Amino acid sequence: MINDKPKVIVITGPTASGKSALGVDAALALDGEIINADSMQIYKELDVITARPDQAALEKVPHRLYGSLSGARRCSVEQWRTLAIREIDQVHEQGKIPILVGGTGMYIRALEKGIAEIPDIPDAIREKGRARLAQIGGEAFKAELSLLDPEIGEKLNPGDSQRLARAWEVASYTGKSLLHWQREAKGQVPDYDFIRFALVPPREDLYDNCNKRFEIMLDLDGLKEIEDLLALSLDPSLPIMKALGVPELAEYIQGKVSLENAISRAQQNTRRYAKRQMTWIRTQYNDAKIVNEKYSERLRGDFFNFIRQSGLTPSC
RNA sequence: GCCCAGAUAGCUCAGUUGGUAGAGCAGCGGACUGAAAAUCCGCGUGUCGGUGGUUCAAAUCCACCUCUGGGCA
Repeated sequence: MINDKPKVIVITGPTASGKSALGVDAALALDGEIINADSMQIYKELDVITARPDQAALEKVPHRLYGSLSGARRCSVEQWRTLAIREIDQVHEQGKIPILVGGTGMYIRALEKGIAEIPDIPDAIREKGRARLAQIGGEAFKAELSLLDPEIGEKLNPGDSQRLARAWEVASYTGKSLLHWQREAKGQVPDYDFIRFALVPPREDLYDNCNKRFEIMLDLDGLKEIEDLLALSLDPSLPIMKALGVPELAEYIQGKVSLENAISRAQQNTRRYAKRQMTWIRTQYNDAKIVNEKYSERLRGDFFNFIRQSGLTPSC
């Protein structure tokens, strides 16, 4: 059967799994361009600490949506999705193949399956909800939310501040439950043929890599990057301020903890993040081709075999 | 060589007068719809150093052995 929808390759995997390198291989062999699907690599202020592709990679193939937004404002799934679709279409127009590379599961899911069309919530409402939550605590806030939206109030855990705040702002601004919106509309699902590949190395290799990579980041002036970021005095609740390594190294720079302590906690948080990503891939993204290997010649072979089965012809 | 203290989960340790063991950290599993590198939920994973002995019953008492600290020579 011939599928003539425009193809989009998705390469995902936990952090430090080698997806960026595989992305470059794929782009070279398929005449493709790489589009970022990572919620932190999109911010311009962080480069080495988010392990953005290095100069050598950027010279080999075009990379899009890396470092293209200011960390002074929050990106959102919908914002990324809009940008990503625009980039994908541009790459297709050039007759090339877009290759999404990134580990942010929610972004990938939103792109592939669409996202509910919920009206934008004014900042004033959002801040009001968050302030209220901080003031009265999760348990009481959940009770108040349940008055507005009994259905979702039931489902959420009192500790889950992020979802409680989101549910509250949607219910209070739109007068309808977040669940209503999610059921109602899927949003426009772009008409692409997604070719999904997930790279999930053996855990020991992966954790090793996470640990080593963090030390390399520091050698590459990662600390300087955090110092420059801190000098901007951004709101600590911004996403960029929560990137792995930022809170830990900030504490070191402020003299609160030793460098050794900051490093080991950053490494640990990186491992935990990788584990959450693996759970997501295993349970939420299992219609992808999942390969349990570390980045190597053999893995590349597996990848290109899979690509051929999907109807593409790599030049290698 | 002698004396003392220890040996219990991956690590650091707790374990009452004998009733086959529990904390923290690490780790593992799961959830995931606009801040997602976020935010949550769940789970002890163990030849109690070894071998004998006492006892209905030993991580716990006794003996010997092994190893690790510290002290004396």
